[in-house]
Amino acid sequence: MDRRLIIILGPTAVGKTDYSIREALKYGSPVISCDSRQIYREMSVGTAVPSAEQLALVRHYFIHSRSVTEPYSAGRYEIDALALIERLFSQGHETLVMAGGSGFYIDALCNGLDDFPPADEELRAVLSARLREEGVESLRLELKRLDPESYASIDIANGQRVVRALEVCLMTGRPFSSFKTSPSRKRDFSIEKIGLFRPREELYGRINARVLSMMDAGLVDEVRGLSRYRDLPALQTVGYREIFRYLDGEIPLERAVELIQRNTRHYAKRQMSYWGRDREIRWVETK
RNA sequence: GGUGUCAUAGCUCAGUUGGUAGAGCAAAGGACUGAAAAUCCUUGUGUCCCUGGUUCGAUUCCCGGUGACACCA
Repeated sequence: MDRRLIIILGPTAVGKTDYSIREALKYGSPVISCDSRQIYREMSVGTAVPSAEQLALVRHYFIHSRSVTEPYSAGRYEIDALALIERLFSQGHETLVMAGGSGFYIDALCNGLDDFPPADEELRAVLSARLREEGVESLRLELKRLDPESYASIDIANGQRVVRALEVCLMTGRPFSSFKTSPSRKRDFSIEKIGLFRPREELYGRINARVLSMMDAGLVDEVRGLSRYRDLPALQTVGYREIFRYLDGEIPLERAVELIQRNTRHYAKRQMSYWGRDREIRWVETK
């Protein structure tokens, strides 16, 4: 029996939701969401989750399934999604549909992450504070001492990466680089990646329009209600950060809207860049 | 109609005592192994409004034109 996972990916606002629902109906599959923000139940307007009608049409997994207060990650997603996929296959599905824009999560699912230990929240907080106060340089030097190989291979200008590598070294007493050894894992189902794309101008037009409709749908109220969570990783999200700045009185609302539109365009560009060299993706222009 | 000011990157502008130009924003390209809608790196794209003059050389100085703005009629 051929078990197959179809993954529908593409930049934000390209039309993944509609496309994935059509595919799911075609195969009698649910939609397995692969989206690092739609997974949070406190966030809806700003993350463009599927509408109630769409959710009623096809069963969706991983939408609104976690709280912003629980730390979530690509590694966690790999475990959760793999377990779900196994269960659905064992229930008789032959073809499953996955859809989402989080490239790193998709990679974690398809290839698996190496056996790095998950983040240690406390240690990470300490290192992040040091990053803020002392700058990357100090952390970088420490990494150079503990793990010269990582120092030479990771992006040492990227504070987040340096913190992560150092975190693993300090937690385990082993160099970060020593965990980066396993070959990518084999999955016992075939994977088919479909990448949706549109001409850039058209995509940007859709992004700009969608931001305006989020405003109409009450983005400001949603963000206001999440104020107490604003420092959590989940809230470091396009659409939320800019509205927090508006609520702080730092920028006018029109400026916040412009910034959300621009930052969403930048995000879409980063997504395209992420998938740029993945030869497994079959690109399809959405109409 | 007259006088004056201005005209340089997609936008706002700086600058060149004459040797074909650079900032901010916007934009483009890229990286990515448990924060990934995060984080980080790289890149200046140009008939310097147009015609003519002076000059070895004009985006720069001069004449004229066009356009915008201001003031005076």
